[in-house]
Amino acid sequence: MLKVASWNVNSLRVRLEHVLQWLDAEQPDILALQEIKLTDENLPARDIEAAGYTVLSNGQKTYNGVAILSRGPGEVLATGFPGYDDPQRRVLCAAYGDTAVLNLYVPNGSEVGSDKYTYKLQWLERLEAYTRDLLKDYPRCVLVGDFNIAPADEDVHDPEAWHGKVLCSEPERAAFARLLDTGLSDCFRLFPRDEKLYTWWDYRAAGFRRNRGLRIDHILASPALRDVCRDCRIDIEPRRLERPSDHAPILAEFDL
DNA sequence: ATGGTAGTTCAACTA
Repeated sequence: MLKVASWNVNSLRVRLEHVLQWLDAEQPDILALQEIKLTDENLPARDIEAAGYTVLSNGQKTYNGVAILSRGPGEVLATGFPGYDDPQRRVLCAAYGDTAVLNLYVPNGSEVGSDKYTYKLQWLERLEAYTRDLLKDYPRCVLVGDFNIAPADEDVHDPEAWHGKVLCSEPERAAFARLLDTGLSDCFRLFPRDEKLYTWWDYRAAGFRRNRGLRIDHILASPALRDVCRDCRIDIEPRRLERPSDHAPILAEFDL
């Protein structure tokens, strides 16, 4: 069994205890983290190792930064997209045996029509191209992370209020659909749901208390992994903790 | 077209 998880922790320094607690409870093989907001030198490597994990990272001070914690050793394949020079540390691709894990912190986009929104759409084009190449080399492949896209209205607490807004706009959803067109499956949607479930709730206006959320964190699996995906769920418990991240972890299990 | 909160860093930016 391969258990893969993803969590935007919004500062690993602040959330370290939550992460260690969660690793102990869930024991995933892989935990991809986004928005660690730490440089590689400042990672709490000893705490992570004491928990029984090794870490690969593409860190950055103040903003962004991604890392992958794993039970077994991995090998870095990429820390960005080939030919796309980007000072923002949002990508970490690593191989664990014959399985590739692509950890992503997709740009937020700020506001439809803004420079940041243009950057987001361009970034997503690069991601699609890189994903096509990766799938050729690694039939067993997962894309995980904070995609900052709610793929459909069923992923949004109030679709009317969010209609056309950043995270939900048609161009973003089209980019997400093109990513799935490379052959990937949204693991969460492999299983029927009777209620809307979310991975992110705005800190403002009591978003979590009122369950005003969006499903913007995803685990996308290549055909070989999708065929053996036996579960995918969102764990909202860490969002209830004192001083939580604004995101909840998502995890998937594969029969391998 | 603004506010609400949080993290980093210390006035402002990002989300």
